[in-house]
Amino acid sequence: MTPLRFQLKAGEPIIDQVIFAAKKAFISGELLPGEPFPSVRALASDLKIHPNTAHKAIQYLIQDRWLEVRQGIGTVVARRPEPRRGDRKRLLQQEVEHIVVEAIRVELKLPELLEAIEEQWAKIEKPQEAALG
Amino acid sequence: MTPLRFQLKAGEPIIDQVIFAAKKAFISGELLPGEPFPSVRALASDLKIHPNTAHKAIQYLIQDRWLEVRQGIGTVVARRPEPRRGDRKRLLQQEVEHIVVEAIRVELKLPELLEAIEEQWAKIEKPQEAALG
DNA sequence: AGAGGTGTCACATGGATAATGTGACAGATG
DNA sequence: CATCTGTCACATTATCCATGTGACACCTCT
Repeated sequence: MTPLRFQLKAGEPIIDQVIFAAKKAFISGELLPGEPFPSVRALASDLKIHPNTAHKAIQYLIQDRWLEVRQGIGTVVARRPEPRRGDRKRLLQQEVEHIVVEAIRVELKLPELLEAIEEQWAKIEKPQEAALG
Repeated sequence: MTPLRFQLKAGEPIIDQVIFAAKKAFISGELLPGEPFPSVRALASDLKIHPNTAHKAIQYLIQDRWLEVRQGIGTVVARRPEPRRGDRKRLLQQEVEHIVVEAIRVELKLPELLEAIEEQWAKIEKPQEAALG
């Protein structure tokens, strides 16, 4: 069984969905450092995608330092990678600007957006603390 | 001169950048309902992009009900369009989840993210009130 | 009526990316 | 040695992005 459990949606690239699901699993503590990550072929089989697609997703996660390779063994979850220079700035500027524009577009109020973020944050952070504790 | 003033960045589709810049201008009050929107050819010329690309962006904004067509005349800014069913839900779930994951990824703290959003919100909303008043 | 602006449409090309298909190789484990 | 692992090198198909080119109907102004 795959530690990655999610539904593939049409319209968004499979590889992006896999990468995001993995990041979410790392951050929420579903996959802890040292634990094995599904192999290329296992991931492809479980999600019913092509091994090459699975391989590319795993390659991305390795480049992003979420995973480490044990040659001939497989990949394991690494310690949470340090953010690269510029990552924080890009998030705080472009992504925040984007979500604010979209929120105003759908006639959301500021408190509603803030509350939604707090909720989501708690939902993701709490399981991690439980897993670490 | 184009009421849309922004720098095209490499790496992101031009059409997406144009659409976002337009949305931001509408929401911030830089472009008010009734005002003319740049023509396909003027927009293409000013931004130094292909007329077809400009046309596609404008088509999207029309479908999204940001713009209205005056046949033979041009397009004008419409009243802020009502959000479609599902827009709010998608933002509150997927987009919020995405930005929260990315924020934790770059080791941001919750208050920092919330503050950045409040700042950005004020930056976009305030000019609009001034323009309307 | 004519010129020149507007949106619109129908083709086309080249390039990049996504996803799949197929086959092969080296390293580690049992 | 069999079987798992990651890795690599090709390939095809489809989609999207951006551009190129030409044309048409509508409206306004002179």
